[in-house]
Amino acid sequence: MIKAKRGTKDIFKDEIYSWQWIEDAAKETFQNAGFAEIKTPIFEATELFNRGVGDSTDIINKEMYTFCAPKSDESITLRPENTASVVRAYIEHNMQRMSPPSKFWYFGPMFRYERPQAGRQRQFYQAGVEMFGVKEPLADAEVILCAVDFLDKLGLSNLEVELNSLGCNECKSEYRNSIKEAIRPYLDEMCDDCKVRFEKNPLRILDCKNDECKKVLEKINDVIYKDYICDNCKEHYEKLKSYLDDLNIKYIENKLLVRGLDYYTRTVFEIKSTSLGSQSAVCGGGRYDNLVETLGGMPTPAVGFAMGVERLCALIEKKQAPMLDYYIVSTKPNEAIKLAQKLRKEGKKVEFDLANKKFTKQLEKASKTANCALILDEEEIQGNFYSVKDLKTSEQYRIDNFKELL
RNA sequence: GCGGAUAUCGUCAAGUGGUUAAGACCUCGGAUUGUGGUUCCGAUAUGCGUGGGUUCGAGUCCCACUAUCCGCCCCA
Repeated sequence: MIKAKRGTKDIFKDEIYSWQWIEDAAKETFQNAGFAEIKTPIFEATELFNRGVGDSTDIINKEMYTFCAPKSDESITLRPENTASVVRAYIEHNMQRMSPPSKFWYFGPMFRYERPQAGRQRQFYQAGVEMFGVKEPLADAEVILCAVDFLDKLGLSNLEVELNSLGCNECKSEYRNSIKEAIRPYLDEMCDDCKVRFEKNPLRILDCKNDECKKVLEKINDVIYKDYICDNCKEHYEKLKSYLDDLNIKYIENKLLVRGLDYYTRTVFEIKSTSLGSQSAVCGGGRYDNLVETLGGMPTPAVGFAMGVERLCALIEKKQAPMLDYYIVSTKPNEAIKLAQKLRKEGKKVEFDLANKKFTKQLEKASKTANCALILDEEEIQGNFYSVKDLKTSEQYRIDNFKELL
């Protein structure tokens, strides 16, 4: 017996309707805001993610599905996220020459080799947007608005927007050094993970959940909460907050919000649900003003987010299969299939019996799956009519001359 | 990678070492030969995640493996 691999799953039956509904809502919300869909390949050159996502991240270090393409020694990786791919496409197709902003949305599977858990799969789906070419905080506000609108359309509540600014390259590294120097005397008291983070990515220590580490962080609170971001970054951040205030979008400022991907600069944000377990982040994003240049393009500011579709699916009200307009009840398959063909051409959702079931069984099936039954059997064919039975009200009426209709 | 729990039909489940593995839902068939959603009757696991072991006897006890779930880590 061959089974689906660990951390992957089949999405079908009732679940697929929730899925389709989410994808439809994403398409509508994002396209209404002027984002165009982009479908990038599921695999890319490994180098793209090494450079794009950052080599201090867990994603790069232990979670990528990397392999060699057949008959070559070229290293290929299943995409662990989509931002690097979209940036690659942006550069490759010379979209910098187009009038900014360039706005994209996407929906598709990503792959990370992690231990599966509630709301975490190895093949998981993300819906997200990326916007290129606008350095002003208005773009950050637009992107956050887009995320909030989408979640609102899904009917979700119990959500919290968390917001922080990491600063630009200069103040970010200054901040990093200050944190590093502040922590250095306490390094022995910290967990093994944090000792590694200290060397590779000190800012990640800020959201360590280890109690000992938290105690250390309290000791250096004054360093953490001191404003290290430069005047320009500060102005950017303040302006963003005022836009959000004007939009009446509530947010919580969280100095410890750092995010795991290396490419973020200035604005970072997360949207969390209080109704999920430990995998509570449904949306994460921010600004990445250096990434286009890092990947070989012209310096181009950019901002975006990604949402975890499995987590959204767990939060929304369950959806069901749409009802058929008609189920054709007939033991005359030749006539039934022709009637189905005609009605489907008119855009109706129509099914008929394919399993040679008895009349009553067909009607039973109709009552479960359709709004109306079309009754077309021996008697009707003789009399050149068929009957429409409304299965809610049990009202039944005749359509005459059905042979001419076909 | 680390810690904890679980594994009996498509789904939910009873089962506490002793005949033939309850029950419910779903599905299928019949009562109803052309009128459904209610009702009634019937069918459906030679099988209890996989492989070993203990025992006269194992779904039940032991060991290993695998998978799933929950948490850590990380992230969406």
